[in-house]
Amino acid sequence: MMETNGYDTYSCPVGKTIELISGRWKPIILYLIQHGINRFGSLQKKMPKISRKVLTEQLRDLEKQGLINRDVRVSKHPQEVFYNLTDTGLSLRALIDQIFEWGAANLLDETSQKKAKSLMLDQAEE
Amino acid sequence: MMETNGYDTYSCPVGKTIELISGRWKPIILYLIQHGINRFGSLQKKMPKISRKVLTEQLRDLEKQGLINRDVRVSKHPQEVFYNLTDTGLSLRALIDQIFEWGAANLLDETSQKKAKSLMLDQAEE
DNA sequence: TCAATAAGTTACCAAACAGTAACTATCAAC
DNA sequence: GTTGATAGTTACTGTTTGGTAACTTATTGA
Repeated sequence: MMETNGYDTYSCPVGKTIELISGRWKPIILYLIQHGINRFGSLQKKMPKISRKVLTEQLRDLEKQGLINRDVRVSKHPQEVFYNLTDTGLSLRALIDQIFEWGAANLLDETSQKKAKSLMLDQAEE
Repeated sequence: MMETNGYDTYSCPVGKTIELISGRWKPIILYLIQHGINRFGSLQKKMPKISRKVLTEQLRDLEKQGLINRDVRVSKHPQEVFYNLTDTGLSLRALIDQIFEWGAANLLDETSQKKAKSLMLDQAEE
């Protein structure tokens, strides 16, 4: 019987993956970016309850984790910053969709399901 | 263009689902319980780094969330407590497996992959 | 009667995380 | 040269989470 030093969060792929999308806002941010809401300001507008500080932190985290790119265009009037998903980010998004499906099926009452659906984006909108 | 009050974590099925398996140890606990490690003491042995306090808290959470049942057998010598997955818990486990797959494929180097695989359980063991 | 085992509980402390509000930098238009 | 927009940063504060260590309850077996 193999001797191990046991399970712990930080050696577990599940723990690590969940870390990527913890920080509370990250799944939503990834979702919005994928759907063309990819500026700091427009992200803020879609998530009125997040503070600039936390939004910055989360975006920096996602960048460090290799899930998004930060693309600054200085050439323009006020500097513009665009975010977009990396390949890893995109593949994680697919996983998040599965999590969404499970949650929608198992956790939400009907009213909430409608509300959630009403927030789904088909393509970029401002 | 529909007016909404925006996205936030607590109305999002993804956020709610992630909450279920946050608390750091919960995915591991669910995994172990499913594989027959279903006593307080044997769970502790498999996770040497969790404290009794936190283990108790996590188990109570999982119970409240309807993912596990707590089953006390007083008839025996010292009281025995068994935990097992509910149907919801089982279906969540399937989701966690998908998270595991993604994490193993995208996050771990080879050595860690081997370590993770070495911890996988096929059936109950002590 | 005393120690051991199972499964906790309690009080206390430290670190991590999140929120508020004020401040910064850059450029363009007026 | 002041205002306004974009995209932040910083200092401070409060809440949540997790960790340690000592204590608890119930029962069995020596």
